[in-house]
Amino acid sequence: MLVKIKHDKKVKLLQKPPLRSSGKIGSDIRALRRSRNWTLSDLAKTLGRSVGWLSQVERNVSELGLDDIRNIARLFSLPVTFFFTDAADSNEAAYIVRSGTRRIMTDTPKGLAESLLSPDLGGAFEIVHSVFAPGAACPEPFVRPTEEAGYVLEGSLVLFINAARFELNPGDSFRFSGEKISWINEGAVNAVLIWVIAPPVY
Amino acid sequence: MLVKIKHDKKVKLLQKPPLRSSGKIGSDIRALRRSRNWTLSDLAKTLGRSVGWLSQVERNVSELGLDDIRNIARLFSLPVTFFFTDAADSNEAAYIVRSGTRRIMTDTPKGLAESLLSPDLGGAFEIVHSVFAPGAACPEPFVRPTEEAGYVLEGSLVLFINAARFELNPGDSFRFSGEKISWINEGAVNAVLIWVIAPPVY
DNA sequence: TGATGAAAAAAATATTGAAAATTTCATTTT
DNA sequence: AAAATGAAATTTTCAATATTTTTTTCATCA
Repeated sequence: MLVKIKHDKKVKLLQKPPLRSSGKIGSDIRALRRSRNWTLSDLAKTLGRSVGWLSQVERNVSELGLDDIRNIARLFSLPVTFFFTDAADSNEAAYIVRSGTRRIMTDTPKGLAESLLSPDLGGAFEIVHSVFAPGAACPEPFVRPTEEAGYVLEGSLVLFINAARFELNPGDSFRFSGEKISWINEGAVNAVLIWVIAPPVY
Repeated sequence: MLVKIKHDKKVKLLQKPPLRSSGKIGSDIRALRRSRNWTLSDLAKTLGRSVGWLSQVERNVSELGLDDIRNIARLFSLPVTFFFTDAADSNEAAYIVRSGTRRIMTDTPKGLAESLLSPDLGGAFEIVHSVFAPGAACPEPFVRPTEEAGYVLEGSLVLFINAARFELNPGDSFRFSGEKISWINEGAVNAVLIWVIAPPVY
């Protein structure tokens, strides 16, 4: 991208490496906001902040306080830890998520524990590692404006697609789009799945 | 969709259930053609057939012969078996792929065995089950106009992203987009991955 | 200094006309 | 009769432009 330079001041600013708010919280917020189809103005209003401020925050130009982070986490039903990573190698972190360092997406643990397999938010789809505890169930059927697919790693999950019942076992996979979905783990052990959602909903 | 009815003949035709060429080969062909950005005319020419004929075939309005199927399979580097499924429950087949009945995508087995985890072609992304034999390697680095992600189920795979080397082990995941990629299984056992590609390339 | 609010810039969203692709179907071929 | 063609009719796609919305920038305020 070419940048038109007008003043010396701006030059200095642009030459500085972007101050990464420990991982790029701003970019995460932008992706989360976009996944909800909210505008800067929508989110700023909710947070009781100005549009200009949010614009700078999302571009990692200015830091935000812990209070704001907490508000945002709550707003998107994410644990605050979601926004903090301790990646050793930053080039690796751009592409790889190691088994032990996934970002946990589950706010209040309750039967379903989800963690992110993609290195960051954004992109055409989202890949999630999901653990369904025994007895866990989706409270009520849902429909999402997404295309979703999954693969069973362990255990067994019962998936209802438009009221049809399918029992999925390790190695089984599925895909649906715009269907009415619900699920339950009727087994005695965790059901572990890989779940792909396009576009991301987080 | 509303259908304007003009003649009695047409009414009868429309009321008939669509004659499924054992699984919907036509739809597969359409998806394959589209994934290559070919027009009906492009493919028809290659097959030495008329555009009108291909249009009917792709819409499952008319059958095609085994010769044509063979040509098409070869054209897309797929085994002929790819186009035939023996799904018991047709509603299930629309959503679920059972562990044992995946469609095999590998034409000439050679280190990498891929099979389709999605119930059919088409959609925003493709999910593939990939088995990399010990020693198997990608001949030369490639770049694809896609966003791709993966998850390691078993074994170990070395992935090069823009010349950076990453050794991936079970539970590790990755994602890239527009990078220069190559890979090799340096281990002594199969490396088994789930691979997601958007949009599909087949 | 952190944040605001309004002007400037950029991006997304419609509109439209033309071109390309697809479908339909009467006719020809086998 | 069934299979396949080719051309007309229809639909879709694409590019160019105007409009509106969203985002960025930055002078100024608390």
